[in-house]
Amino acid sequence: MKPQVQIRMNEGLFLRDPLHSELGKNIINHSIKMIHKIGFENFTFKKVAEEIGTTEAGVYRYFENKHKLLVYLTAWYWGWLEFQIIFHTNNITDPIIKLKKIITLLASPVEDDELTDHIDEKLLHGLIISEGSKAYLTKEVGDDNKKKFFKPYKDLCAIIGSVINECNPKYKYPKSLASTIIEMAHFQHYFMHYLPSLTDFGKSKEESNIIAFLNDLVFASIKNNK
Amino acid sequence: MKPQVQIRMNEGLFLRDPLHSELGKNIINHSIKMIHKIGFENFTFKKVAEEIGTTEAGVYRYFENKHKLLVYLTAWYWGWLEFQIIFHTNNITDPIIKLKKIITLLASPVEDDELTDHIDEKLLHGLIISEGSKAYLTKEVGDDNKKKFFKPYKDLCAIIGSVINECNPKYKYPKSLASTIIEMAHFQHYFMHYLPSLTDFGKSKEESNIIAFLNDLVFASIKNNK
DNA sequence: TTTTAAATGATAGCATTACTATCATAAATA
DNA sequence: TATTTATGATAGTAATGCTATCATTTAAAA
Repeated sequence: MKPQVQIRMNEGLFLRDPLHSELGKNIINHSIKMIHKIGFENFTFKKVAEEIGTTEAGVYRYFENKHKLLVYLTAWYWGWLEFQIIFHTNNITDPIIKLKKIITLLASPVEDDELTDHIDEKLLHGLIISEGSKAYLTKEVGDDNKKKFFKPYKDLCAIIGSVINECNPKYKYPKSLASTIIEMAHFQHYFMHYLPSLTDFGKSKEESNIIAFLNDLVFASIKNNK
Repeated sequence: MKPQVQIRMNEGLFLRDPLHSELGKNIINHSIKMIHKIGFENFTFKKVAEEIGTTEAGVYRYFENKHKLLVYLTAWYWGWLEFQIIFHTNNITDPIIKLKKIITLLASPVEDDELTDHIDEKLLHGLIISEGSKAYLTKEVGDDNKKKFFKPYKDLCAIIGSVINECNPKYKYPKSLASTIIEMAHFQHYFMHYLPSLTDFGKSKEESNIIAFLNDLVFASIKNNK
């Protein structure tokens, strides 16, 4: 039995804690698989219920609707990524090396994390790339924000922003640069695969190019305002 | 009667050309208004039909489904923006000034364009900011791309990429930087309004800050690799 | 160990969504 | 004037997005 890490989740995101029961974990796992496979628009509670061998009503007991489930998954992902970043940059003092590591963690293909049994991070990463923005690109963004549903995302952004600030306290846009890094780590990945002419990496399709691009972008900007 | 500009549209996007009839124009106009107001997820053909005073079937004669309509609106927007950029940078020879103008055009609040009677660009701009990415963040992205539905977006990106290339032919990521500018012009705007802690402009909420940020980002990167 | 509570399964139902089809009529075109 | 073509009116159907009820199984408290 390996040590397990759990991400603390906002209780407003679920009706019943999915990680406290087998059925709940099944819902999470199969939802990730299914959304990844057929896309969020085509995903329904009925379909995932059938896949699991429970009923639609069974899924509704855990999540109010599929939007909440998506927000849950994104929140979990950002929380997990924050943990990954803190874990992997813990011993690094130089903020520049730290920021480079963060960029690598953001843009690298994710390996399944042994510390969390219940979630396939690799699949989840793919899901967040193509569906993640839909969590906040809704009319409910204000309400959801009030309920702190996006706190993990904002926390992550704040952490990255503070590392940028450490690199160069005079740089004027640490938070916007941080959100740019996060979004572009994902969007460039998506573009590279599905709309390659929007990137310079269409042929190789390798994440290392995105990391190089982001490093170039970020450190040129930070240095520039010294 | 002022001269009118029309954006050439991919015929695969509609069943019947909406700009060739009053009903069609009504569908476009009221769809923009309604999606802007209630969000794409809550928008239905039935609702917009009732608003216009036609029937659901009437709207379906113009567009296959609401996804196609969204792709149509985004394609129109990018086509229109390309025209704006070509129009407003026509006489500029210095690529640096040109690129600055492009960034300003991308990130500024849009004024309603007198050259197009039939579409409210200001509303459409707001719609594209919050719903635009949903046009390509779907499982159909590959099919839609094959049908050239995203050509206007890609063309715009190519134009900006070539201006970046003119500024510094040695810069390695002109296309990725171009798509970054385009996406961030919109995302930073969205964040500034709805998730302000993801930006450095939460208090003022002024687009000029986004323009300054993007200029800083872009020209630092371009200069850096000279 | 009993008793009680909590979670699940099974089934039903209902309003809305996302369409497709048909037929009559009005408007535009040949 | 004949004939396409576009619109209006109405119906219908499968899927979606839920809510509700009741029996049963499982787990926790007494």
